[in-house]
Amino acid sequence: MSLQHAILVALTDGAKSGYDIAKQFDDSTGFFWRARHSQIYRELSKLKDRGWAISEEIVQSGKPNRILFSITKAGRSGLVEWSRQPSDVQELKDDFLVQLYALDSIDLKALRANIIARQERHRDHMARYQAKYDALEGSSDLNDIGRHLALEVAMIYEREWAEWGDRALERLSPSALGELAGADTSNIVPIGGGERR
Amino acid sequence: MSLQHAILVALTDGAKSGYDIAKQFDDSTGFFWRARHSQIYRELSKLKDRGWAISEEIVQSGKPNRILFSITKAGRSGLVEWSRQPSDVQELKDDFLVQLYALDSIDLKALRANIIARQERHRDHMARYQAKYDALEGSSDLNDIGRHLALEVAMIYEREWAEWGDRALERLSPSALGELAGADTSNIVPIGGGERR
DNA sequence: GACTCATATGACACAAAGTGAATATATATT
DNA sequence: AATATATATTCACTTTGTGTCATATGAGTC
Repeated sequence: MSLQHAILVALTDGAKSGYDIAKQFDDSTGFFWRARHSQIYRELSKLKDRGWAISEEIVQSGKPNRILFSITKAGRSGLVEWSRQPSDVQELKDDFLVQLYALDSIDLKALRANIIARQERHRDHMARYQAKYDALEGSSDLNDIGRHLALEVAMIYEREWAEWGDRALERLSPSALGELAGADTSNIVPIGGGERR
Repeated sequence: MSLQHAILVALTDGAKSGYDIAKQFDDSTGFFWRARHSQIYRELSKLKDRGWAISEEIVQSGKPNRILFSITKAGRSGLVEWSRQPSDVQELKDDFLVQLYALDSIDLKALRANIIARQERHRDHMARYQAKYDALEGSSDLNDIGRHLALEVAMIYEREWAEWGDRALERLSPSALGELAGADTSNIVPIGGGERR
């Protein structure tokens, strides 16, 4: 249901084509909601059916015509109504955390590499948010304040994951585990085999 | 694809029925991956078809028979293989953060109430994790170390969201916004109407 | 001259994920 | 007697998301 709302939000600052929205999703709004263009076009049709958006065709020569969607009065009411419903908090749902629940059944070496790779991605995201965050600093525009707050919590999320990774790598290092439980190579299982228990 | 792996993880410490797994999901493994029982039964069938689990029927009198699933050698390889793939980091995807991107199009009062409600849920989750976390403190068992680490990052997640909420409420308080931009009641839109712009 | 890239839209098939209800039966509790 | 709980599974359905194909063309690169 909410991709529709995310699209409506993208339309609040003016008419846009599906193409425009897809690009914006790769950039700002889409930090917190993502979709491929095929999904966006599908949902735009539904918004139109529902009366929450209207479209007008802009004739172009050379390129295919642009179809610009605008939010309607009903669409604006839909947004307000949406904001009045309590939103679900995002639950943690992560392969990686499930793996941490059964360390003796997985490849520990690969998990360590995975932590490092994930830290890198968290730091990349961090940098991306930081640039937008800094640009909004000090603004007193209501929308800017909201975006600033959203980016703040996103940055905390990335930073804390990255820092946690350092601690995890320490506690899962061969030496740390070796001191506790003796040399441990039991997790290296040859491909296609390795029944234990 | 990963519900299957989460189920396999649940099976690593012994044979279980679909019913058992559903209960365990409500408690521990399911902190980081959730599913209804109907989904679990469906995935158990697929695991069996795939040769990653086998089942045996335990005849009971009075109640329906229990069908116990056990992980196979191939299932264990599947887990190891899975841990060798880089896992996707969980991206932020949240209605609420999208709303923060368009504060001037939503009901700000409802948003404030929403923040408070969410803080409560974050604190509830926190308490749930804390109990499990404390119980694992100091253990040198490999699985316990992993679970401890998983709960640690989960607790950080909940704590940071809750604390961010305090700052957000301050910055979005009527007085804070009033000082910056003058009295602001533009977001109070009567139900069913309220076209602006 | 061939190639890729950016622009622009949309249909279609498919897989994954999630919900909700129906069907059984026995025991324990109120 | 009615209700809840524990046990166990299946099916129909919806939503969400991915990936690919098809169409069209101008601009820039090798």
